[in-house]
Amino acid sequence: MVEVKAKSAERAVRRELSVGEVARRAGVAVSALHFYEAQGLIRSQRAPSGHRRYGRDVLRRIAVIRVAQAAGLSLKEIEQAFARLPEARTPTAKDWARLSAGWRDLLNERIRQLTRLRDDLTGCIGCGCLSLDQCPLRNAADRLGESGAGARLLAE
Amino acid sequence: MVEVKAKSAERAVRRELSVGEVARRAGVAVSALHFYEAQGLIRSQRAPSGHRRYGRDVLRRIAVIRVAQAAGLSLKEIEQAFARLPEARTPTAKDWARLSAGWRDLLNERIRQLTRLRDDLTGCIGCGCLSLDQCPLRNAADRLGESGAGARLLAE
DNA sequence: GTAGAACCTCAAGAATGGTTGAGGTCAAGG
DNA sequence: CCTTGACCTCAACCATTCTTGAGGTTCTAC
Repeated sequence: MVEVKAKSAERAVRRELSVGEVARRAGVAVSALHFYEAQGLIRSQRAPSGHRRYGRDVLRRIAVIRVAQAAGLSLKEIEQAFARLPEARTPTAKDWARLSAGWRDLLNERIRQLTRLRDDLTGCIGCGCLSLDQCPLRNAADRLGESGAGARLLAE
Repeated sequence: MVEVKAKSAERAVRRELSVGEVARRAGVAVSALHFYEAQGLIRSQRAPSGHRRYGRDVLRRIAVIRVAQAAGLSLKEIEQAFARLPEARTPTAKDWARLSAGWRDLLNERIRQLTRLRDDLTGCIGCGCLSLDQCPLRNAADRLGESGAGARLLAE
Protein backbone atom coordinates (compact mmCIF):
# COMPACT_ATOMS: atom_id res chain seq x y z
CA MET A 1 0.00 0.00 0.00
CA VAL A 2 2.75 2.35 0.90
CA GLU A 3 4.50 1.16 -2.18
CA VAL A 4 1.49 1.75 -4.28
CA LYS A 5 0.95 5.25 -3.00
CA ALA A 6 4.60 5.99 -3.52
CA LYS A 7 4.31 5.02 -7.17
CA SER A 8 1.26 7.14 -7.57
CA ALA A 9 3.02 10.08 -5.95
CA GLU A 10 6.03 9.54 -8.14
CA ARG A 11 3.91 9.84 -11.23
CA ALA A 12 2.30 12.96 -9.86
CA VAL A 13 5.65 14.55 -9.22
CA ARG A 14 6.92 13.70 -12.65
CA ARG A 15 3.67 14.88 -14.11
CA GLU A 16 3.33 11.78 -16.15
CA LEU A 17 -0.11 10.90 -17.41
CA SER A 18 -1.83 7.60 -18.01
CA VAL A 19 -3.89 6.96 -21.15
CA GLY A 20 -7.09 7.45 -19.23
CA GLU A 21 -5.95 10.80 -17.88
CA VAL A 22 -4.87 11.98 -21.29
CA ALA A 23 -8.11 10.79 -22.81
CA ARG A 24 -10.18 12.69 -20.26
CA ARG A 25 -8.13 15.86 -20.49
CA ALA A 26 -7.85 15.88 -24.23
CA GLY A 27 -11.42 14.85 -24.78
CA VAL A 28 -10.65 11.87 -26.98
CA ALA A 29 -11.21 8.14 -26.51
CA VAL A 30 -8.47 5.87 -25.27
CA SER A 31 -8.81 3.90 -28.47
CA ALA A 32 -8.08 7.05 -30.42
CA LEU A 33 -4.88 7.55 -28.47
CA HIS A 34 -3.82 4.00 -29.24
CA PHE A 35 -4.60 4.70 -32.85
CA TYR A 36 -2.67 7.97 -32.96
CA GLU A 37 0.29 6.21 -31.44
CA ALA A 38 0.11 3.43 -34.02
CA GLN A 39 0.08 6.10 -36.71
CA GLY A 40 3.11 7.79 -35.22
CA LEU A 41 1.31 10.97 -34.22
CA ILE A 42 2.08 10.67 -30.54
CA ARG A 43 4.55 8.68 -28.50
CA SER A 44 4.55 7.18 -25.03
CA GLN A 45 6.94 5.77 -22.51
CA ARG A 46 6.02 2.55 -20.80
CA ALA A 47 5.78 1.88 -17.09
CA PRO A 48 7.38 -1.39 -15.97
CA SER A 49 3.90 -2.86 -16.06
CA GLY A 50 3.58 -2.04 -19.72
CA HIS A 51 1.13 0.79 -19.17
CA ARG A 52 1.58 3.91 -21.23
CA ARG A 53 2.99 7.03 -19.65
CA TYR A 54 2.72 10.37 -21.37
CA GLY A 55 4.58 13.60 -20.90
CA ARG A 56 2.57 16.78 -20.61
CA ASP A 57 3.35 17.89 -24.12
CA VAL A 58 1.14 15.15 -25.49
CA LEU A 59 -1.85 17.30 -24.59
CA ARG A 60 -0.66 20.06 -26.84
CA ARG A 61 0.09 17.60 -29.57
CA ILE A 62 -3.43 16.26 -29.40
CA ALA A 63 -4.87 19.75 -29.34
CA VAL A 64 -2.92 20.48 -32.49
CA ILE A 65 -4.14 17.28 -34.09
CA ARG A 66 -7.73 18.25 -33.39
CA VAL A 67 -7.27 21.72 -34.77
CA ALA A 68 -5.63 20.41 -37.89
CA GLN A 69 -8.39 17.86 -38.37
CA ALA A 70 -10.97 20.57 -37.97
CA ALA A 71 -9.09 22.44 -40.65
CA GLY A 72 -9.54 19.40 -42.84
CA LEU A 73 -6.13 17.76 -42.81
CA SER A 74 -5.83 14.01 -42.81
CA LEU A 75 -3.85 12.28 -40.09
CA LYS A 76 -1.20 11.47 -42.65
CA GLU A 77 -0.77 15.10 -43.48
CA ILE A 78 -0.64 16.03 -39.84
CA GLU A 79 1.99 13.40 -39.25
CA GLN A 80 4.06 14.78 -42.09
CA ALA A 81 3.87 18.22 -40.55
CA PHE A 82 4.84 16.78 -37.18
CA ALA A 83 7.79 15.06 -38.78
CA ARG A 84 9.33 18.47 -39.29
CA LEU A 85 9.22 19.26 -35.59
CA PRO A 86 12.49 18.82 -33.69
CA GLU A 87 13.03 15.28 -32.52
CA ALA A 88 15.44 16.00 -29.74
CA ARG A 89 13.60 18.54 -27.63
CA THR A 90 10.05 19.28 -26.68
CA PRO A 91 8.76 21.58 -29.39
CA THR A 92 8.70 25.22 -28.42
CA ALA A 93 5.92 27.68 -29.02
CA LYS A 94 7.88 28.85 -32.04
CA ASP A 95 7.95 25.35 -33.47
CA TRP A 96 4.20 25.08 -33.16
CA ALA A 97 3.82 28.55 -34.59
CA ARG A 98 5.48 27.50 -37.80
CA LEU A 99 2.99 24.69 -38.18
CA SER A 100 0.12 27.01 -37.40
CA ALA A 101 1.23 29.55 -39.95
CA GLY A 102 1.23 26.94 -42.70
CA TRP A 103 -2.17 25.71 -41.71
CA ARG A 104 -3.53 29.21 -41.52
CA ASP A 105 -2.60 29.74 -45.13
CA LEU A 106 -4.30 26.51 -46.04
CA LEU A 107 -7.35 27.53 -44.11
CA ASN A 108 -7.39 30.86 -45.92
CA GLU A 109 -7.30 29.11 -49.24
CA ARG A 110 -10.17 26.83 -48.33
CA ILE A 111 -12.24 29.66 -46.96
CA ARG A 112 -11.67 31.44 -50.23
CA GLN A 113 -12.84 28.41 -52.20
CA LEU A 114 -15.91 27.91 -50.08
CA THR A 115 -16.78 31.57 -50.24
CA ARG A 116 -16.57 31.44 -53.98
CA LEU A 117 -18.73 28.35 -54.04
CA ARG A 118 -21.30 30.07 -51.88
CA ASP A 119 -21.31 33.17 -54.04
CA ASP A 120 -21.71 31.13 -57.18
CA LEU A 121 -24.47 29.19 -55.51
CA THR A 122 -26.23 32.37 -54.52
CA GLY A 123 -25.83 33.77 -58.00
CA CYS A 124 -27.22 30.62 -59.54
CA ILE A 125 -30.33 30.31 -57.41
CA GLY A 126 -33.17 30.01 -59.79
CA CYS A 127 -31.04 30.67 -62.82
CA GLY A 128 -31.65 27.21 -64.14
CA CYS A 129 -28.15 26.88 -65.51
CA LEU A 130 -26.92 24.24 -63.14
CA SER A 131 -26.35 21.57 -65.72
CA LEU A 132 -24.82 23.76 -68.38
CA ASP A 133 -21.17 23.88 -69.13
CA GLN A 134 -20.87 27.60 -68.65
CA CYS A 135 -22.43 27.59 -65.20
CA PRO A 136 -19.94 29.07 -62.72
CA LEU A 137 -21.27 26.77 -60.06
CA ARG A 138 -20.44 23.59 -61.88
CA ASN A 139 -16.98 24.86 -62.52
CA ALA A 140 -16.59 25.91 -58.92
CA ALA A 141 -17.58 22.45 -57.83
CA ASP A 142 -15.10 20.93 -60.22
CA ARG A 143 -12.32 23.15 -58.94
CA LEU A 144 -13.01 22.06 -55.42
CA GLY A 145 -13.31 18.47 -56.51
CA GLU A 146 -9.89 18.45 -58.10
CA SER A 147 -8.03 18.85 -54.88
CA GLY A 148 -9.24 15.78 -53.08
CA ALA A 149 -11.59 12.86 -53.10
CA GLY A 150 -14.59 12.10 -50.95
CA ALA A 151 -15.86 14.33 -48.23
CA ARG A 152 -12.46 15.71 -47.43
CA LEU A 153 -12.73 19.39 -47.87
CA LEU A 154 -9.59 21.05 -46.70
CA ALA A 155 -7.05 18.37 -47.33
CA GLU A 156 -3.65 18.61 -49.00
CA MET B 1 -28.13 -2.07 -89.95
CA VAL B 2 -31.07 0.03 -90.80
CA GLU B 3 -32.64 -1.26 -87.64
CA VAL B 4 -29.59 -0.46 -85.61
CA LYS B 5 -29.28 3.05 -86.95
CA ALA B 6 -32.92 3.57 -86.28
CA LYS B 7 -32.38 2.69 -82.64
CA SER B 8 -29.52 5.07 -82.38
CA ALA B 9 -31.55 7.82 -83.99
CA GLU B 10 -34.41 7.08 -81.67
CA ARG B 11 -32.22 7.64 -78.68
CA ALA B 12 -30.89 10.84 -80.19
CA VAL B 13 -34.38 12.15 -80.76
CA ARG B 14 -35.49 11.31 -77.28
CA ARG B 15 -32.27 12.75 -75.91
CA GLU B 16 -31.63 9.73 -73.82
CA LEU B 17 -28.12 9.18 -72.63
CA SER B 18 -26.10 6.05 -71.98
CA VAL B 19 -23.95 5.66 -68.86
CA GLY B 20 -20.85 6.35 -70.84
CA GLU B 21 -22.27 9.56 -72.22
CA VAL B 22 -23.39 10.73 -68.83
CA ALA B 23 -20.04 9.84 -67.33
CA ARG B 24 -18.18 11.84 -69.96
CA ARG B 25 -20.48 14.83 -69.77
CA ALA B 26 -20.70 14.92 -66.02
CA GLY B 27 -17.05 14.20 -65.50
CA VAL B 28 -17.55 11.22 -63.20
CA ALA B 29 -16.68 7.55 -63.59
CA VAL B 30 -19.24 5.03 -64.74
CA SER B 31 -18.70 3.19 -61.49
CA ALA B 32 -19.66 6.33 -59.62
CA LEU B 33 -22.91 6.48 -61.55
CA HIS B 34 -23.67 2.89 -60.66
CA PHE B 35 -22.90 3.74 -57.09
CA TYR B 36 -25.11 6.83 -57.03
CA GLU B 37 -27.92 4.79 -58.46
CA ALA B 38 -27.46 2.10 -55.83
CA GLN B 39 -27.64 4.85 -53.21
CA GLY B 40 -30.83 6.21 -54.69
CA LEU B 41 -29.32 9.50 -55.81
CA ILE B 42 -30.11 9.05 -59.47
CA ARG B 43 -32.43 6.79 -61.42
CA SER B 44 -32.34 5.26 -64.86
CA GLN B 45 -34.63 3.60 -67.33
CA ARG B 46 -33.50 0.44 -69.00
CA ALA B 47 -33.25 -0.25 -72.69
CA PRO B 48 -34.61 -3.66 -73.74
CA SER B 49 -31.01 -4.84 -73.66
CA GLY B 50 -30.71 -3.95 -70.01
CA HIS B 51 -28.50 -0.95 -70.65
CA ARG B 52 -29.17 2.17 -68.65
CA ARG B 53 -30.85 5.13 -70.27
CA TYR B 54 -30.85 8.50 -68.62
CA GLY B 55 -32.97 11.55 -69.13
CA ARG B 56 -31.23 14.87 -69.52
CA ASP B 57 -32.05 15.99 -66.02
CA VAL B 58 -29.60 13.48 -64.65
CA LEU B 59 -26.82 15.85 -65.63
CA ARG B 60 -28.21 18.55 -63.42
CA ARG B 61 -28.72 16.09 -60.64
CA ILE B 62 -25.11 15.05 -60.82
CA ALA B 63 -23.97 18.65 -60.97
CA VAL B 64 -25.95 19.29 -57.82
CA ILE B 65 -24.44 16.24 -56.16
CA ARG B 66 -20.96 17.50 -56.92
CA VAL B 67 -21.72 20.94 -55.60
CA ALA B 68 -23.20 19.57 -52.43
CA GLN B 69 -20.23 17.27 -51.93
CA ALA B 70 -17.90 20.19 -52.40
CA ALA B 71 -19.91 21.95 -49.74
CA GLY B 72 -19.18 19.00 -47.47
CA LEU B 73 -22.43 17.08 -47.47
CA SER B 74 -22.41 13.32 -47.39
CA LEU B 75 -24.24 11.38 -50.06
CA LYS B 76 -26.81 10.38 -47.47
CA GLU B 77 -27.55 13.99 -46.69
CA ILE B 78 -27.78 14.82 -50.36
CA GLU B 79 -30.18 11.97 -50.86
CA GLN B 80 -32.35 13.23 -48.04
CA ALA B 81 -32.46 16.63 -49.65
CA PHE B 82 -33.34 15.03 -52.99
CA ALA B 83 -36.12 13.11 -51.32
CA ARG B 84 -37.94 16.38 -50.89
CA LEU B 85 -37.92 17.07 -54.60
CA PRO B 86 -41.15 16.31 -56.48
CA GLU B 87 -41.42 12.71 -57.58
CA ALA B 88 -43.90 13.18 -60.33
CA ARG B 89 -42.30 15.82 -62.51
CA THR B 90 -38.83 16.81 -63.50
CA PRO B 91 -37.71 19.30 -60.87
CA THR B 92 -37.95 22.91 -61.93
CA ALA B 93 -35.38 25.61 -61.42
CA LYS B 94 -37.40 26.69 -58.43
CA ASP B 95 -37.18 23.23 -56.89
CA TRP B 96 -33.42 23.28 -57.22
CA ALA B 97 -33.32 26.80 -55.88
CA ARG B 98 -34.89 25.68 -52.63
CA LEU B 99 -32.16 23.09 -52.20
CA SER B 100 -29.50 25.60 -53.06
CA ALA B 101 -30.80 28.12 -50.57
CA GLY B 102 -30.58 25.60 -47.76
CA TRP B 103 -27.08 24.64 -48.72
CA ARG B 104 -26.02 28.23 -49.01
CA ASP B 105 -26.98 28.76 -45.40
CA LEU B 106 -25.02 25.69 -44.44
CA LEU B 107 -22.06 26.92 -46.40
CA ASN B 108 -22.30 30.27 -44.66
CA GLU B 109 -22.24 28.61 -41.30
CA ARG B 110 -19.21 26.52 -42.16
CA ILE B 111 -17.37 29.48 -43.60
CA ARG B 112 -18.08 31.28 -40.36
CA GLN B 113 -16.67 28.39 -38.33
CA LEU B 114 -13.57 28.10 -40.45
CA THR B 115 -12.99 31.82 -40.35
CA ARG B 116 -13.20 31.76 -36.61
CA LEU B 117 -10.80 28.84 -36.50
CA ARG B 118 -8.38 30.72 -38.70
CA ASP B 119 -8.63 33.86 -36.61
CA ASP B 120 -8.07 31.93 -33.42
CA LEU B 121 -5.16 30.17 -35.04
CA THR B 122 -3.66 33.47 -36.12
CA GLY B 123 -4.19 34.93 -32.68
CA CYS B 124 -2.56 31.94 -31.07
CA ILE B 125 0.57 31.82 -33.15
CA GLY B 126 3.41 31.90 -30.77
CA CYS B 127 1.20 32.45 -27.77
CA GLY B 128 2.11 29.08 -26.35
CA CYS B 129 -1.35 28.46 -24.99
CA LEU B 130 -2.37 25.67 -27.28
CA SER B 131 -2.76 23.01 -24.66
CA LEU B 132 -4.46 25.13 -22.04
CA ASP B 133 -8.13 24.99 -21.29
CA GLN B 134 -8.70 28.65 -21.90
CA CYS B 135 -7.11 28.65 -25.31
CA PRO B 136 -9.67 29.88 -27.84
CA LEU B 137 -8.15 27.62 -30.45
CA ARG B 138 -8.74 24.44 -28.53
CA ASN B 139 -12.28 25.44 -27.93
CA ALA B 140 -12.75 26.37 -31.56
CA ALA B 141 -11.50 22.97 -32.58
CA ASP B 142 -13.84 21.30 -30.13
CA ARG B 143 -16.78 23.26 -31.43
CA LEU B 144 -16.01 22.16 -34.94
CA GLY B 145 -15.38 18.65 -33.77
CA GLU B 146 -18.77 18.36 -32.17
CA SER B 147 -20.67 18.55 -35.38
CA GLY B 148 -19.26 15.53 -37.12
CA ALA B 149 -16.77 12.73 -37.02
CA GLY B 150 -13.68 12.16 -39.10
CA ALA B 151 -12.53 14.44 -41.83
CA ARG B 152 -16.01 15.58 -42.70
CA LEU B 153 -16.01 19.28 -42.37
CA LEU B 154 -19.30 20.65 -43.52
CA ALA B 155 -21.59 17.79 -42.79
CA GLU B 156 -25.03 17.77 -41.20
C1' DG C 1 -6.87 -10.41 -0.35
C1' DT C 2 -10.24 -9.36 -3.28
C1' DA C 3 -13.43 -6.61 -6.18
C1' DG C 4 -13.61 -3.52 -9.76
C1' DA C 5 -11.52 -0.13 -12.57
C1' DA C 6 -8.06 0.69 -15.73
C1' DC C 7 -4.80 -1.10 -18.60
C1' DC C 8 -2.69 -4.31 -22.31
C1' DT C 9 -2.69 -6.63 -27.35
C1' DC C 10 -4.59 -8.00 -31.40
C1' DA C 11 -8.29 -8.79 -34.64
C1' DA C 12 -12.43 -7.61 -36.53
C1' DG C 13 -16.03 -4.40 -37.65
C1' DA C 14 -18.22 0.01 -39.15
C1' DA C 15 -19.21 4.10 -42.16
C1' DT C 16 -18.04 6.67 -46.30
C1' DG C 17 -17.27 6.87 -51.27
C1' DG C 18 -16.06 4.82 -54.38
C1' DT C 19 -12.74 1.51 -57.77
C1' DT C 20 -11.32 -2.91 -59.72
C1' DG C 21 -11.95 -7.31 -61.57
C1' DA C 22 -14.22 -11.51 -63.18
C1' DG C 23 -17.28 -13.39 -66.18
C1' DG C 24 -20.50 -12.55 -69.58
C1' DT C 25 -23.88 -9.80 -72.94
C1' DC C 26 -24.89 -6.20 -76.41
C1' DA C 27 -23.97 -2.86 -80.10
C1' DA C 28 -21.76 -0.81 -84.15
C1' DG C 29 -18.77 -0.94 -88.00
C1' DG C 30 -16.19 -3.26 -91.67
C1' DC D 1 -19.68 -12.81 -89.51
C1' DC D 2 -16.65 -11.04 -86.47
C1' DT D 3 -14.18 -7.90 -83.76
C1' DT D 4 -14.05 -4.23 -80.58
C1' DG D 5 -15.86 -1.31 -77.33
C1' DA D 6 -19.49 -0.33 -74.24
C1' DC D 7 -22.39 -2.29 -71.10
C1' DC D 8 -24.24 -5.64 -67.43
C1' DT D 9 -23.96 -7.78 -62.37
C1' DC D 10 -21.89 -8.96 -58.30
C1' DA D 11 -18.28 -9.40 -55.16
C1' DA D 12 -14.13 -7.93 -53.44
C1' DC D 13 -11.10 -4.45 -52.36
C1' DC D 14 -9.04 0.37 -51.06
C1' DA D 15 -8.21 4.30 -47.74
C1' DT D 16 -9.55 6.77 -43.71
C1' DT D 17 -10.53 7.05 -38.78
C1' DC D 18 -11.62 5.04 -35.43
C1' DT D 19 -14.61 1.68 -32.16
C1' DT D 20 -15.67 -2.78 -30.25
C1' DG D 21 -14.71 -7.09 -28.39
C1' DA D 22 -12.12 -11.03 -26.66
C1' DG D 23 -8.99 -12.59 -23.55
C1' DG D 24 -5.82 -11.46 -20.15
C1' DT D 25 -2.85 -8.34 -16.66
C1' DT D 26 -2.23 -4.59 -13.32
C1' DC D 27 -3.64 -1.03 -10.08
C1' DT D 28 -6.13 0.93 -6.36
C1' DA D 29 -9.02 0.99 -2.52
C1' DC D 30 -11.44 -1.14 1.06
